Amino acid sequence: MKIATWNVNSLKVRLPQVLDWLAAQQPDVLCLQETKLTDAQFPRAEIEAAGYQVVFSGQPAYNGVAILARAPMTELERDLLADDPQKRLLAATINGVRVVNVYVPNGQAVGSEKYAYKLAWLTALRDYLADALKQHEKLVLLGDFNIAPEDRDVHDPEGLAGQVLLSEAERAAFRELTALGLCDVFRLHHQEGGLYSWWDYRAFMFRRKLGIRIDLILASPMLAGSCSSCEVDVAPRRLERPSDHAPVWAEFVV
DNA sequence: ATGGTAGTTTGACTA
Repeated sequence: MKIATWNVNSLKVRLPQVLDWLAAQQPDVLCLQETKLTDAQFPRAEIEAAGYQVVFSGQPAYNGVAILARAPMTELERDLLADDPQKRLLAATINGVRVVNVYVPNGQAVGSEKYAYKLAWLTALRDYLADALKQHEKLVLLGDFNIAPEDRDVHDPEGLAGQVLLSEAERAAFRELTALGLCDVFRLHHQEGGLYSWWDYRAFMFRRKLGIRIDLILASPMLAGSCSSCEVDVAPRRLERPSDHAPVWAEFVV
């Protein structure tokens, strides 16, 4: 089972690239973040024509998540916090695997209101997963975490130390997820630094190879044990009008 | 120290 995540930064703009990527990579599941579309605007027909079923949770202009899958999706769940208009979580069960797609808040700057919202959201996510892991032995939590777990995930850990995406409180929140038994499967297969999933559009950061690894695939113990590979596909980041994120995928032998 | 770009949308905002 090949499961992928991609922050597309507007599905309206990136739909042709997504359809090309599905055809080239043939994932069983693709989780999207930052679709930036209302449910009424969602391009369901185009995705179904490509051979995928799709569920989505969106709002105007910001956020928005979707799951594309070759097999049927059941037990749909959306929204982590009650009465929150920000659409950032979508979960479904696919072939016995619980798939939890997240777009973690960016947090803007340490100490800001958005940063406090991010930490509160991550606390709610931990509680949500503690419960979900009791119900689902095979679970994958993936998406844009907006957290660089370790210094080797950052091009300039000294220069960016303590800033948003790297701050100790964010990393502590991430470790609370791994403490539940979730494993960052990319690190089962790659130990070196210099491997990133996001590059700022500004200052030629991609061509200068200056990025951060914030798009992650975490798996429950039973699933992590069957992870045969995990890769960042940088090819879409080289295209005209790219997303600022590259897709990340993992293969599980289930 | 700041601003650099891109996407929402047409003035800021978010990232």
